[in-house]
Order: sequence, then C-alpha cells, then structure tokens
Amino acid sequence: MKRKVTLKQIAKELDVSISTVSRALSNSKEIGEETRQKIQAFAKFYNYKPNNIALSLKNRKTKTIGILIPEIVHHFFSTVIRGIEIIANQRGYNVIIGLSNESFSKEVINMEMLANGSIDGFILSISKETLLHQDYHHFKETISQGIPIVMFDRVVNDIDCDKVIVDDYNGSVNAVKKLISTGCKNIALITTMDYVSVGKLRTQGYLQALEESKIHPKASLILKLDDSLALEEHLDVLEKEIEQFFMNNEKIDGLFAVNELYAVTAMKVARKLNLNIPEDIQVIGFTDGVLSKHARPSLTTISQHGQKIGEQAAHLLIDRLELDDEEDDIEEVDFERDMNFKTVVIETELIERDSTK
Amino acid sequence: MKRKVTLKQIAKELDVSISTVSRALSNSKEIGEETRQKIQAFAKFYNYKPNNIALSLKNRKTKTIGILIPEIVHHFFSTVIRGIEIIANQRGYNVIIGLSNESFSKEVINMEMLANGSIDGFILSISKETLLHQDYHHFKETISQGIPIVMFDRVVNDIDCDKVIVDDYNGSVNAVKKLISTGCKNIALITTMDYVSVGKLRTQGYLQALEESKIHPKASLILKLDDSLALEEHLDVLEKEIEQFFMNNEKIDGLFAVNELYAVTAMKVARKLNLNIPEDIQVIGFTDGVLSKHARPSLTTISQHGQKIGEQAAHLLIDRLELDDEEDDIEEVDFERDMNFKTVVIETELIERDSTK
DNA sequence: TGTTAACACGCAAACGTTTTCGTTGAGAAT
DNA sequence: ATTCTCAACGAAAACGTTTGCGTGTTAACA
Repeated sequence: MKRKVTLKQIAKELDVSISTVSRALSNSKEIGEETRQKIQAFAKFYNYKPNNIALSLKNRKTKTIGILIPEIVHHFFSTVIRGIEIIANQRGYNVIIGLSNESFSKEVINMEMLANGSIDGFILSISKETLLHQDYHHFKETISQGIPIVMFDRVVNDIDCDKVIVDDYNGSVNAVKKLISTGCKNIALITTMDYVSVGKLRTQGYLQALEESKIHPKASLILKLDDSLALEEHLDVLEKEIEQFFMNNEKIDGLFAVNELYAVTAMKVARKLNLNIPEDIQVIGFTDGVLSKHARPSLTTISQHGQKIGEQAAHLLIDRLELDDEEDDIEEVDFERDMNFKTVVIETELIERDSTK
Repeated sequence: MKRKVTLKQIAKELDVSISTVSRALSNSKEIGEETRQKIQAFAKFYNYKPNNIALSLKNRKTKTIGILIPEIVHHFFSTVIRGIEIIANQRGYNVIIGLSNESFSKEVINMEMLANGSIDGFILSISKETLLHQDYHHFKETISQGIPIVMFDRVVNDIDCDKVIVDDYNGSVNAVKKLISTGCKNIALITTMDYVSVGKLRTQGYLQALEESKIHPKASLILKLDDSLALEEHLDVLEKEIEQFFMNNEKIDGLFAVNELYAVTAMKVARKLNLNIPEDIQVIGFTDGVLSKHARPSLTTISQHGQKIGEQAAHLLIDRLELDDEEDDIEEVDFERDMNFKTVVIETELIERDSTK
C-alpha cells in the first residue's frame, strides 16, 4: 500500500525545499530549468496530485457545493441533482448531498454539519416540515456566516438568496385552460395542503384559469389531500379518497392534479368507474416523470424541466461564489450586495399525450 | 457577515492560549474549572463549531464517503443512495456523489478527483463503458493507495474489495419457475447484451429454470437488446423491436424481462396485439420501481431491495474504515488483510401482482 | 526550609499546501 | 576592488485543529 506522495516527500527525496517543489510543479520561472524538469519528472512518476483538503484549508474554499433536498427517490429531485452535477463538474466543483427526509431537524443538522467548512454554498429545496413550522433561522444563520444559498422549487420569500422556481402558477393556468378549451365544463382539482408553496400556487393557477373563463369554482370540485397520502405506502387509502371524491362529483369531465401520482391514481379510479379517458374525462398532471410517460393512457403533463432548474441553480451559486472571491480582494462594497439576488423562473411546458383531447 | 469563529479568535479574546481553548472545549481536566466555564460559555455564545476541513487535515480522514454511480435519475440507484445516506449519517459520515453517466472517462476523472483527499472510501457501481472496456486500473490504483472500495450491483471479480450484489441468478430462476408453475410453455426472455454482468446472470437464471423443468431453450425466444434502447429517448424503437419479436414468436405465453422498462413496454405491445395479461401471456420484470406498481395491469417483479443494498454497502465500507484506524495504531498485519473481503448477497423477492396468475 | 508533586496552562509540531520574503552566490557594472 | 543585480532557491507563515511536552505556581510534605 503506497500512500499518496506529498510535496514534503518529493522535496526530501530530491534534496530541495518544499517551496521549490511547489513552484516547480506550478511552472514558476523562479526555478531553474534543470531542477524544474527533474522535479516534474519525479512528480509525474509518483503520480503526485495535490491534496484537496490541504488546498481547501489554505484557500478557505472547498470547491464543493452542498445539496440539501427532502428526498432522493423522486424523479424531480434526482433530475435537478443531475443538472447541478453537470454544471458543477464543468466548473470544477463537487457536490455533496444531504437528505432531510422532509424533516425539519434533519434539515438543520445536515445544514450545520456541512456549514462547518465542508462546502462553499448550498443549493436546497425546503422540507415540508420546515415549511409548516415556518422556522427559517438555519438558513439565515448560514447566510449571515457568508455561505450563500440558492433555493429551488420550494422557496420562501423572506430569505436573502438566489432562487430558481418553476412557473407553477402559469403552468397550472395553461393546463386548466387547455382543459377548458377542449370542452371541459366541470374541472376538478386534486391538490395538497396549502403550506407547500408549490401546491398553493398550482391551486391558484387553477382558480385563475377558471375565472378567466367566467367559470365559478366549486369547493366540492377541489380535493385537498394530506401529504402523507402521497407516500407509496398509502396507495390504497389514496385510491379510496379519490374514488369517494369521484362518487360525490358525478359530472367531472376534466381533472387537474398537482402531481403525477394523484393524476395516475385518478385515472385508475376513473377506469374503475367505467369512465373513458379522454372521452368522458380528461386528465392533466403536474411533473413529467416516468409514470406519465408509461401510464395507460399516457398522461398529459406539465413538465418542470428539473435538469434545467439544477443547471440554473448551480450557475447562480457558482457565479456568486466566484464573485465573492473577487470582492475578497477589493474588500469593499458590502452595502449594495444584498440587492442583486436573482429569482430565475423556469417556464413550464405542457406535454400533450393521450389523456387529453 | 460574521465569519465563523475560530479557536484562535476565542483564545485572543479571552487572553489564553489556543491549546487551552481546545482543551477546555473538549472538557479536558487539565484546565481549571473557572477557565473552562468561561471558555465554554464564550464558545457557546459565539456558536463555535470546529472546522471540518482542519480536522480532516489533522486526522487524515474526512468522514465522507464517495458514491460513484452511472446515473441518478434512476429508481434503483437513488434507492441505494438513500440506503447509504441513512447509514452514513447514523455513523457520522457524509456522502459526496459523482456521476459517471455510464462513461469510462468520467468515472476515472471523478474517481481521481475525489481520491485526492476528499473522501475516505468509495461505494460504486461500475459504468457500462468500463465494463465493456474491462479496464479497471483506476479501481486498483485507488485501492493500492489505501482507499477502500465497496462495489454494488455491477461488480467485477478481480478487484480486491467488498461487494454487495443482488442475487440476480436465483431471482431470475425463481421468476421463471413461477411462470412455469402457472402453466407457461413458451417463455420468452428480453435481456441486454452480455457484458453487463447482471444481464448475463439474469439470462443464466432464465436458462437454468428452463433446464430444471426439462424445457429446451429456444434461441428465437430470447431477445437481446442494445443498451441504448433502454434510454427513454428510443422508446418507439424499443417498442417496434419488441413488437417484431412478438410477431416472430406467436406462441409466447410467458415473458421474463431483465428490467422494468422492457417489461412494461412488452405489456404495451401485447395489449396492442390483443393479448390479454395474464390470461394469454404472463409477464415478470426485474427491478421493482414505480413503473411496476402503477402499470396496467400492475407488474409482477423481482425486488432488489436497493435501500438494503445501500445500507449494507455503507456498513461494509465504514466497518473497514474504522478497522483501518485501529490497524494504524498497531501497525502490523498487512499480509492477511486482503483475505477477508466480503461479498454480501442480498436476496431478491418476488412481488406478485396482476401480470401473473 | 528545601523538595516535590499536583495543577493549570503555554509552546510548538503536525497535517499538506501556497506564497511572501528573505538569502546566497555569481557575474556585471562602476 | 567594491557595489549592484539577477537568478535560483530556502525559511517560515498561514489556513484551524489536536496533543505531547515543557514550565511556572502553589501547596503539601519531610
């Protein structure tokens, strides 16, 4: 087992000083041609690579970004990660991942863990529990320590950071408009509780589309489901809830669901009730995952472009990190800095498949 | 922006030495009661947390493990990550993720990048390209540098490391036996090219099950697909290939597919050809993902227990890392060490749903 | 009173880098 | 002969920790 070779060892072996080795390897012209060649050859032979940790300590930056998400077995989130990773790698960064599992305390723990020097900045999506408690002190503290954050998808307004969000509102408006334009008169909505910001926005979009078409929304056409029902374990409960909902609203001819699972389950129920899709009832779901593509019939969805979100978030974060670098040199302009936080909106796209006319 | 406070700053502020602060915070009894209280109070007030990078440098271990996988937008892999993350967190480790995107060079680059001090050990699944080239020098080099590796799912034999594998062979045997026992006479197989070890094993299992039942395998009943067809982009091509396959083999009454996508697509084709599932043809797929659960009819699958795989892999790696710690102290027994690499086999489970009788 | 032990703390090395600021020697300029 | 100027290199600090060892003070002991 040959341990990694260090500058010190090379220096000793070649009977020069550490600084000479360091300079020779960085092609400094302060070092004589001959010595430089010798050192470089030796280093190459022993496959010298500078130790990242030592570099991190010296430069006070790790070149890694921390990703903090609620769940990883999830099409949308993993797509975002892929986007982040691509850009991060391109720009010389690594990614380290923390999972909150939708829990507030795990989010805090993970954050503190990584904030102690392990990462240069965060890209995160807030856990449901945090959103429910509305306790954002950990974000604020992290930021006040000089660690920038970029939030995506699930964001809150009162935090000073860059954000990348999906245009949930307009996406929903368009989806529902599509249903209206294809003749739906009684459009139902299956959504989540309001504290999840995206659920709220999608609900608002639904209402807006109805209003624009002078359709009066009916409370009975809106089904708000507890989030735990989204868990794969409670599939049967979810199914029954939706079935009950259908029974209570016999005239439903259009359905908009705020996620894929709700939509697909609703289709299953519709079929059970002998409703034909899209003839009797049209369905549109939010999030374009693998389910939508392979459902029967394939599901018309609103794509969120998760990868693009990740890429944008990564760019925003790294831009800010490298901007901070320059500011460190100049050492001024502290006042105007909080002004220019951006919020990038990623447009959604309606992907039409067989569940709509 | 208040930067994180360091030992040095505390020492200066309280007019003691750095060592005193360090010891006071670790509750050393070498420090007087009064001083200790004072320092601890001060540290708590300023929310002192030791800098991970500095600790890593000093201890020569980072308490992070590197995960290297071909793809993250993938149910199985993300499940494994979840398993790893859970155990890692429990045992005080972080995880850093690298994506090879099934490319050899990206795998090598990522590996070298992380091996330079960023991580203590790897958990990885080999990329297809690497498997194809059969070039494993980067694994060997990493290991020879004293960085342990745990491979999962896609493994190769001639590398000295712990492994966690799925019982692909027996899983397949059982699946095909199930088909036989429910009356299938002409069982087809849809698989991948042989260089992906798991595909090969699953094919062997299929053959074994046939043989045990004295059924002669027919080459015409085996469809080997190029891997690129697994990509979501080529769905239509995949569909046509399978349709052609069905046309050529009219008597197929059972089908075993080595992944979910093949199975679901085959069901789609079967339906198109007016075959009823499971009456006319039964289908079983490998990998229990979200598709299987929501397909119509729901798909009988072989579950790989991805999370369990991740958990096991994490335990194996961390056990070895902490065992290495002790050996560093003792400084001996270098010879017997390569003997005790474990290969843990995670049993599969046949999850029966509606695509089989 | 002199010796000693316990106590409470500081110094400095070490982890592996980069970089600033010397220092040395030789040849050129005065 | 003396000063100056480079070229070529080394020493040491710094990043933030931990820890072995040294040291000064005090109190207890003979």
